[in-house]
Amino acid sequence: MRQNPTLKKIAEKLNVSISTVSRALKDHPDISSETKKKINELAELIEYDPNPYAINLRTHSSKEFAVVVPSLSNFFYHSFISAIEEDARDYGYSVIIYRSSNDPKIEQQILKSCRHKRVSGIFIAITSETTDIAPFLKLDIHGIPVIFFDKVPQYESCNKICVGDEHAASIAAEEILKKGFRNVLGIFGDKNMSITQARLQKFMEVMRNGNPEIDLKTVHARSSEEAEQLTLSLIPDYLEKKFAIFCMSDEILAGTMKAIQRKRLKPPHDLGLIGISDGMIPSLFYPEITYAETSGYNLGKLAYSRMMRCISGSSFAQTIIDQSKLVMGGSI
Amino acid sequence: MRQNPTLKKIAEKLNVSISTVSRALKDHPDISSETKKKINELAELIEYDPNPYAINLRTHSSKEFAVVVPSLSNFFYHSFISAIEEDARDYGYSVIIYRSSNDPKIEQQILKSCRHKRVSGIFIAITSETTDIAPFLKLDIHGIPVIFFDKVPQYESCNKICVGDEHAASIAAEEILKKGFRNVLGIFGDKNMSITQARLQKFMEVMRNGNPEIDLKTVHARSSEEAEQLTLSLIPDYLEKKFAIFCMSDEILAGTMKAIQRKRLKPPHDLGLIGISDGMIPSLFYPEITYAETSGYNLGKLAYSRMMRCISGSSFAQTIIDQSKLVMGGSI
DNA sequence: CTGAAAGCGCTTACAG
DNA sequence: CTGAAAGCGCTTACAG
Repeated sequence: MRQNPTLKKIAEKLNVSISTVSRALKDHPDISSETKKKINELAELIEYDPNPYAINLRTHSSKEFAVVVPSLSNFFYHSFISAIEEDARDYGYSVIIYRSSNDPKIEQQILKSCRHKRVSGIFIAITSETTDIAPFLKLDIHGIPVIFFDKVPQYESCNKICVGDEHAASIAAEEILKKGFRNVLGIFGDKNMSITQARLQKFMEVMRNGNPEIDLKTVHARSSEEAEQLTLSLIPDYLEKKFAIFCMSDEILAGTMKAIQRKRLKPPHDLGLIGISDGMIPSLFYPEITYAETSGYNLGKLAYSRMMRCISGSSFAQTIIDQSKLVMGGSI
Repeated sequence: MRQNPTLKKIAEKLNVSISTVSRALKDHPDISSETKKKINELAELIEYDPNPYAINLRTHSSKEFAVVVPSLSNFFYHSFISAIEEDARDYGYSVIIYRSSNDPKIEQQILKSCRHKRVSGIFIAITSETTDIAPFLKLDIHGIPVIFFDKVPQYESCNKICVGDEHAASIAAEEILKKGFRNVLGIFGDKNMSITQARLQKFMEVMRNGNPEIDLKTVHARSSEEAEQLTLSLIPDYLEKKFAIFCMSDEILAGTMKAIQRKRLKPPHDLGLIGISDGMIPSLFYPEITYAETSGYNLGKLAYSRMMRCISGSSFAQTIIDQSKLVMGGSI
């Protein structure tokens, strides 16, 4: 069980003071280049690396960002994290990933631990049951910026980076209108989720305005299985009028596709199908499913630059919406 | 920017020494229950929580585990991490997740940072290009146990927890034999991967021993797209003899399923299909695909108990293989 | 240009 | 039962 090298060890070996070593290693202008040289060489040789705990205790800063997500097996969050990591690396920050398992209790613990560890900032997609924003306010009091992304609280004055729910819903709706469908089934998620409300409302609005004649039905499913059941029971037996299904999310799309396969129907011939997705699930089928793209990567880039602005001080709360774009598959 | 409460603050308010507060808070037998009571009450009130950096600096221990994986958008790793987190919580450890992006350079950085942070232990699935095991040995010298899982190094004397590649391949092969297929296509991953070699070899062995008459063909695909192309070109035009496809991994299964959909074939009627998977992809199709299960959750439980053994000192190196089981879908 | 000293927030051996 | 003191490994204002 070997000890890590310390400033003291270097100082002793070189017969200088700890202060000098510390300064030399951070290229302080006071130190002669000769001294710097020998110190850096030895440090290199014995693989000195500063103890992050000591630094933090002293300076109250960690150069660490935390990303908190409800779930990890999620392509969207994965690309979000990639984007954050790319940028963070460039700025000398490291990033730690926490998973709340969509449990507000665990989320609270994570936030607490972030506070005690004095992370430099937090990116968080909250759980679907998070109602208490006090812990976030507390973080703020302690000078830790919080950037909400994807799943964000209702609370106004905070930094939020969101998928363009309305925009995504509207471009999907427009595609349905453009293709001239007359009979449309919209399957949405849990009624209580803010993204459900946003997507549903906009989708309806665009459909109604586009063509009031359309036979439009909307339902809510809280799971993949429920979406499958709903699809099974709501696909008309005779698909005479041009029929299309819109799926608000990947989870719903997965259920709906199972029902479609079960009925041995083939998009786009038998019916039209379109979703909102990050692109992973749609690419598993043939023909690939057309979707309005929600890009975790874009969101990550936006979130990071917001974070840097907060850290540099100019931290008025702001909500940023990332616009969506249509990715053409062959399902509609 | 408020300060977190400290021992000192409590001590001052209560007119006792810092030492007494520290001891009271950890229920040291020396302290009178009266003193303990008032200290705990105040601590509770002002939400005292010890500074983890100070503790670590003092005690050289972090009560933190690191999990390092190549990728996050992966159901298998997700369940592995769930299992670790469940157990860790019970023992008062927290777990930090790192992603190497399958890049040995990044992996090295992560390991270094784990060493400096003196994490209590590391669970790691190495990148496909990790060859240098020196960093892991160094961790060991510093008394940080490393448990390799899923993707493990060739190196003998270390702790490895692996999926039962041979076992999974053999139960899939046996299922094919049992159903009496005469014409079998096995699609495997990159030839250089150890799991490919293990799965291929065992699959062939079981098939040959089971029925030497079978028309068996094996191919390698390095991506989903390649698997799709291979499947398209290798499915016989006339499926007269009973034909089955075995897919070594989810990635390959995804490509193969696209080809099957493209050809408008329906398992199990037109052909048999079986894979090795964690279960996420197989459940997206109807009928669901039959697979030999590799469970991240099981692996996590096994890995954790190995870790605890290492921490408690009895740390001879050991390789543990998790056995697989057949999950029946309707594709074969 | 270099060093001695204080202090970040804790723990613990030692003394009483 | 309680406290004073040392020390974990760093940084930085102050002094020279």
